[in-house]
Amino acid sequence: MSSVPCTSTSPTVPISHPAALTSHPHHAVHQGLEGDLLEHISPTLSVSGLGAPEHSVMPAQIHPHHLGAMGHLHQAMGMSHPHAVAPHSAMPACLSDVESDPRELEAFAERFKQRRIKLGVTQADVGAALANLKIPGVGSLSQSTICRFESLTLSHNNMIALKPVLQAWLEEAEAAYREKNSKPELFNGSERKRKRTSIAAPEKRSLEAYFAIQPRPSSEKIAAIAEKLDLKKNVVRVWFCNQRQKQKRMKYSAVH
DNA sequence: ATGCATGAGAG
DNA sequence: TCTCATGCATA
Repeated sequence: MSSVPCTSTSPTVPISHPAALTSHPHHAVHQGLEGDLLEHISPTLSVSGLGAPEHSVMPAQIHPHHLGAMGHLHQAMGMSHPHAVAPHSAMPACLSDVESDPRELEAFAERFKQRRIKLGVTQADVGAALANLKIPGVGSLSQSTICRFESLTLSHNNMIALKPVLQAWLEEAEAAYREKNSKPELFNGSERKRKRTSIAAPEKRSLEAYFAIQPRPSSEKIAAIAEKLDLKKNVVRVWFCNQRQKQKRMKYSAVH
């Protein structure tokens, strides 16, 4: 287990806590179209809630995961602060440390993409190349993640954690580019055929409607919804999880 | 680029 | 069980 290298700046991650603020106006439930779309699942329809910001910060966790071909383990990488957190005079807010300034991230993400393309490297290539950096605790990442980083569709914390790593790769790549080096080693010989269930449009619309009313349905409600829509309960449960996660993504989340 | 899924960690 | 970070599969 890691010995937590960096100074104990642990407790709270810079997360700016977007909070929920999703004020749900009394949406006009469309209950005249499909006939039996919604039936107000909850007996106590407390839509006006919002009084429970159930967050409590989470230490950016970059954990190991199942790997396919390129073996390597990620490891808790604590927060690597390659930069000196300069106090600075301006800038109100700020609770204490780390300038998790979304501007900076947006700028970096864009520069990153631009330069990556300039180097003629694909998102997938970057992900795989990260393993070659041999940065303790950092392995490879998928094309998906690189893509999401560039498009800022990751959580703020995730962005913060990945930035230093991608920045390191960029520097290496450009250095190698200068000396006409590099020879991306690609290969993959693993087959895994996970199947992705596709939720049909009508069902998806219903799910969204339910989500608007109750983003966190109980297990019972999930079961009810699942049956009503003819979907496996787990599929519905995961769908709700993913929806919640999407709401928390950076990019028009809260602070702008 | 994005939808659905997995698994670790926290509670 | 949920959240989070991530990824395979796919549109």
